[in-house]
Amino acid sequence: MHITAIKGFKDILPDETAVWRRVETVAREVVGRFGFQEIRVPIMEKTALFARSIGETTDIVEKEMYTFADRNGESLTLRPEGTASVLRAFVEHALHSQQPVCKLFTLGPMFRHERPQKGRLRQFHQLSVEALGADQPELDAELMAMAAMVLDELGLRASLEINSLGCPRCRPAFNRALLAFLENKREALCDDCQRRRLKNPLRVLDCKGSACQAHYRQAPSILDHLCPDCARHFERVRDCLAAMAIPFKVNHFMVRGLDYYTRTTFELLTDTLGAQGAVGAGGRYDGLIKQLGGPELPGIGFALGLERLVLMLGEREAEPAPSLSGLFVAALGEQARGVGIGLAHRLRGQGVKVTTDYAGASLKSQMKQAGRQGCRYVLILGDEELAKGEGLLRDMASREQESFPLSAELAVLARRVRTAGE
RNA sequence: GUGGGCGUAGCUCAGUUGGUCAGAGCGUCGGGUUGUGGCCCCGAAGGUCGUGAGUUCGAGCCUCAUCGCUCACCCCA
Repeated sequence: MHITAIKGFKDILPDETAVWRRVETVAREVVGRFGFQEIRVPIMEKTALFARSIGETTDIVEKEMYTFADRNGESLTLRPEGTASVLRAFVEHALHSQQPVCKLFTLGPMFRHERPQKGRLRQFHQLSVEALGADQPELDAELMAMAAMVLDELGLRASLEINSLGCPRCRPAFNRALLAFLENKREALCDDCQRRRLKNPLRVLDCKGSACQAHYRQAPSILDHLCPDCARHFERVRDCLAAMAIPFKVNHFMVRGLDYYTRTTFELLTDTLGAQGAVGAGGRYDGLIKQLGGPELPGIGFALGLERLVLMLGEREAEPAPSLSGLFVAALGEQARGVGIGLAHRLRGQGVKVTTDYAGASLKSQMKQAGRQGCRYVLILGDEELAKGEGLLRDMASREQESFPLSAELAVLARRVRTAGE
């Protein structure tokens, strides 16, 4: 075993796929309940799409993208998030012309070249949800409620924090106020904040350093600088959340790592994932569709981190073993195996799960395999049985066995195996 | 990119100040039952102790390098 998986890329082994399926199933079901339709988009796009939408100066674009030159020299990138691709498809296929609000979700792998740690991989999976074409605050609240409902139906808890980042009308004033505030604190700030101050002042507020945090306590709040429209929008969002009895906390320090956000942003946080607090996050991006060459339509979306959900789920008790099901054909000898493989094939054709041994193992060994596989029945085919045109059908749960004529209607056996364990 | 921790059997891990130290449990395979699973009993296979140098009479253990994993910083789902 010399070749291993790429750093930060993980195999999801058979033991784990059941949990994953559960997460995916619940996610699809809940989101569908809110009227979202699935869209599947490529995992690779032209690099410019991400650079333009996520923001040239974000960490993601600056240093975390898997970018390659295609054979013809074109720069391609493995998607670091889902929104850009979905919006590209939305614009490309003019989906806005089909209905007033286009509600889409997609589910799949994303790629970011970061240093892996708990709850953070280079290939990770997200449920990405977008609602395009409406700017009503009710929609914002509903999306948060939907994210919370996915968690809830998985039996998980997370706290909701919300903020408003304003719009192109009110943001500049806040930026000026913030810069002015930072100007006379300049000496006291950490190196990172020095950098952020010049690059993207908003991000300063997100600093985890306690020294910086102390200073920012007096920093101007974006919420005090919202224009009337944004302020009204945000207030309505809060009212709607209250109406749905969704608990939330306003965190005016919350800043997102992608440049395209406007107005409402939110995060679903947990303290059970090590340093990775966010299981889900999103926000409104009202200028983005136009920026990508589409119509001037508002939009809002969020993503849930699937491995983070799986991780949270894994911290609780494992699910009980599934009940016995299916049939194992235990054939003894070459002739019997020939009969067995034919039988197995016909039974599978009737919807029965059938497994068998290929190595000519002893009956004992085959019984063991059947037991390990959780088979409900074993059909034993040996010389004695074959001579009589029968098989010996053993019920692994009751340990009772009876001879079963091979000439009988297979449907009878199929039905019996299929309904066992239900 | 920066820092900490860890690399011994397929898995989880013991290995005392360097001197039978190559081990246990689980798993796998076989036997106990010449054709009957789970439980139990017995046995077996399986490891260049991540890799490479060095120190030493002697290194799983010490030193250095290197690779990998992991956690954290940064950032994010």
